[in-house]
Amino acid sequence: MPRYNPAEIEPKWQRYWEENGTFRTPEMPSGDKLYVLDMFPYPSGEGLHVGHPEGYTATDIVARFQRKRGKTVLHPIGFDAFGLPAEEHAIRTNTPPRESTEKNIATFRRQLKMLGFSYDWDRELATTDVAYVRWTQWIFLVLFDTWFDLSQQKGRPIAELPIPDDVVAEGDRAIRIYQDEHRLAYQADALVNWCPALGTVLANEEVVDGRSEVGGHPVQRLPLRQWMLRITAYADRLESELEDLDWSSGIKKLQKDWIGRSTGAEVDFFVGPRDQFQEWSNRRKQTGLPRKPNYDVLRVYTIRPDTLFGATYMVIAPEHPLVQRLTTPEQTLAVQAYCTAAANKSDRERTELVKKKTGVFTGSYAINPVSGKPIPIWIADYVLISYGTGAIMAVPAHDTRDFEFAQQFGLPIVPVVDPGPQREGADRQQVLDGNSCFAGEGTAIHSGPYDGLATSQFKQKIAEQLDAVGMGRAAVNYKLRDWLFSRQRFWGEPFPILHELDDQGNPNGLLRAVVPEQLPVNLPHLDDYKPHGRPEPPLMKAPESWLYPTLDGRRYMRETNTMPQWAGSCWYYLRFIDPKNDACFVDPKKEAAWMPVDLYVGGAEHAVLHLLYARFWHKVLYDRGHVSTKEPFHRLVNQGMILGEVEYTGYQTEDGQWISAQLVRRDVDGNPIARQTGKPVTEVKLGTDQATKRGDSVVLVDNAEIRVDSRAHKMSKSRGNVVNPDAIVQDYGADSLRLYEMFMGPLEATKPWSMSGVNGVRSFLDRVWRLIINPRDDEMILNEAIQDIEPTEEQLRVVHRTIEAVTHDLDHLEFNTAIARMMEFVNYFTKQSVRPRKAMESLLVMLAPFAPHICEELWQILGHDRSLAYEDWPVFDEALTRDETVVVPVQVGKKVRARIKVPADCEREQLEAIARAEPTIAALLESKEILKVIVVPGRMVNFVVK
RNA sequence: GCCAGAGUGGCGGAAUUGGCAGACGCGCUGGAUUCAAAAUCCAGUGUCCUUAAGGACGUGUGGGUUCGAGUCCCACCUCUGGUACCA
Repeated sequence: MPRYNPAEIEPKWQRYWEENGTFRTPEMPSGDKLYVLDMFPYPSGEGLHVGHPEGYTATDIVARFQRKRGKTVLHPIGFDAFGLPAEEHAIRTNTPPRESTEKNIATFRRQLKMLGFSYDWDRELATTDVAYVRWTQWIFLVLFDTWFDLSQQKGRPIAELPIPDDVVAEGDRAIRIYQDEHRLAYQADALVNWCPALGTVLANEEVVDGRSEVGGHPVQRLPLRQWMLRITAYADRLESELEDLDWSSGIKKLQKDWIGRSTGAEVDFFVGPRDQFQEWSNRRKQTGLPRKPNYDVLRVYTIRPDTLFGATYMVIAPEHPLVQRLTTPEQTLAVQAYCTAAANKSDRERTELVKKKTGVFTGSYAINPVSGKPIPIWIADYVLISYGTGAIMAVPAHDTRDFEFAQQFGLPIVPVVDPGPQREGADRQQVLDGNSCFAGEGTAIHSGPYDGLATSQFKQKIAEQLDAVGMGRAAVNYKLRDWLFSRQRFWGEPFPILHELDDQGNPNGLLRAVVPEQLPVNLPHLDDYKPHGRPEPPLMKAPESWLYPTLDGRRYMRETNTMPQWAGSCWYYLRFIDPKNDACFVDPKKEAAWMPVDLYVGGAEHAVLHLLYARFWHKVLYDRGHVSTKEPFHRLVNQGMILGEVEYTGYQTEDGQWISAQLVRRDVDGNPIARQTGKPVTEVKLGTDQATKRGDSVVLVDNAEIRVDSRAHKMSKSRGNVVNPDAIVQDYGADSLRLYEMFMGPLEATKPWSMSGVNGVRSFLDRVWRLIINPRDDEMILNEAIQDIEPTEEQLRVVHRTIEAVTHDLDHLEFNTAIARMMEFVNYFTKQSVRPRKAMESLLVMLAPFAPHICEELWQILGHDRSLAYEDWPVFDEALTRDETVVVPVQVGKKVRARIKVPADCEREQLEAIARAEPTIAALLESKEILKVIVVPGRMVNFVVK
């Protein structure tokens, strides 16, 4: 079989690598190490998607490239296997989720092996492995055993938490509760989506418009006891320590914005009887600002304390603890109605109606601490209880939200910042008249002694002043919230926590951690997975023997919440370093040798949460001395999405007439309608022969008046444009799939799939094959052009230039251009009737990271008896990459008028002289005055003439 | 709204510091081979004008800097992704 047949050689080499342990990684690196990591997949029932191999091929190329350069490479893979779909499948079919999970993992494993990735399969793991869950639980216990020392900005053992004297005086129980309140893992009530009809708690993504995604049943918001992780304690470090990471600025910014650090001030507004304000403020001068606000004040957070004089009213969130206290009898009914309505709204409902602000007056007033004037206190749901203090001072002249609200309810608008005369965009007079809102910086007006100050100076001064009189202080806030870390689900890691029971068998509020030696806490056997119809977690159905253990003669109830899917993915990169260790989550010596991850590649959808959570866990482990690096992932790259093939879509009205695409728009549900009539139109999928490009638009071939849409869509089952890697491997081979995914364009770009593109790289591999094998022979023999002779000078130059370019491109993850250079190499040598063996071998070593199977096969046919996986990467001689002569363009005016052939190292003066001597140039220069001559040696000559 | 990224041939995309725009691939056209086709090989292929030689134009739009701009600056348009009142 002299023809290139991937179906035969790919399984052959996959077997070879497996049998010879080619990619088995040593326990410890020798020489330089490189840790190349993929974001491990969730093994869905759908199997691998063409999006997966994009990142996986990129990292595989890097791994194979660097092995040839002598690095010890750690390149593992595993499975993020807990998750909702498996549990849903279990409920439907009453089979344990572990069964379907293992089946799906088997499919993924087969598909990954079929693509020839050089993973060390001995290190494979799944987050659902009992031996893995054990250490996930162990890390949870570390979090449970840690408190955050603000002054040291560091997590420390709970035993070192200083206990205040008054707590000590209260006794042991009080001390334990005090400790529990300070742990990084703590309990709190949080709202869940309880669906009575389904009898289960739903995840946010399972709720659409306040109803269950499945069945459309109503969903209630219900407070439930939950586990929280105190990620907010690490907010500052999570932000500042991004600095040294080699991540794209976009991802860093995304994380920064998510953390959302802001600086401003907390200010107390007196809400007691008006005639007691003076007395109160005098008292504050003595006592200073209390740590927690008393009931006679409303504490607000603002990033613009400089606009304090413009605060004309206040707003508190409907959930604010002072709502009742501040509501006057006349307003009680209205306030109650408003707060109830707000409570029943889902988060999304609250934000969907952004256009119109709603609110209700409490009847009470607060005193503006700087002006002494009373201002009304309102309740409105545009103020969120979860941010800042849940209360704001409203400055309608300088905050768009407050401005909208003030207009809605006729509240006064007092400008206190002059945008200044040069400020464009903001109509100054409109702002000064209180008719327009200006949120920028400027100069203070109507602000008493502060008039004339610039915003930034004002901010600083007023913070000092408020502090001095005990009415406020500088403050920092974050958008980041603590991490809701429990789920009311079966298919997740159980918490290694026991609740102490009293004599009546009820939890008494005291907790006990399972000792590490007794981990893992395994999931119990359930007879069925159907919801039990109560909001409590499904593990409440567990057998008594599991649910109620007895320790030291005391009865406990196990924690029945389970951990979210994020848990397992927060530390898998550490376990890969030492996956079989049953004494420790990772051997510290190995950890120090392999960490950090040098290159981490995955989808942008994990840019915020997964990376933030993993970094948080890593920092806690670092503080507690379990890992050696502050950050886990040194370099991060997000691969772009792969879209389906480009599609042409035309539109027809109800009567079957074509309608031009620019006359079609989408309604709120995304359905196409005619722009003019608002009537629905039909999408018609067109073949490539039905549409053509006319100018800047694509039109029907039959009617150029009718424009059609031309674009690539996200791959989706419903659209039917999903490309299945199995089919590509069957029709073209794994090497072609790998090569095509890399040749499509830059790794980070979004790119449309194209079958003819796959065909194109396949014919490149066919050409590579014929370059070395004689296709006309029946036997597998070398092409007669392959000879054991030294390359000619020209051939040598092609070889060295290719090495230079491919090496450079791989160092920069520019795979598409590296492939283009190797194509040029092949095009050149295909035309050569003599092809020196050495040159061919260089090509195979360079191409092998991209298309490993065909290269191994050809390498073997060239007479080698060992895999080329560790063959040295070819080096180039710079002298051999340069031409002796170069062609340099000569411009007169703005036009290229001649090209001259000169020695590559031609000096400036000589180059100009040769250019002047060129007949066409000389003729052109004769009648002109030369103003300037620009000479760039090796590049160009330009005569600037009049 | 806001934030980020991107607009280059018929298509995917190339283009070190500003220095020959369109590498490489797809598609298309012509030729060789073939009884024919597929496959393969060779040549051509930005647009327009011209019989030709040659010329003009050309990197979303408009301006600017420069001897020189796809690349730098300003304004705008379009698309893609993300986000949702965070005081």
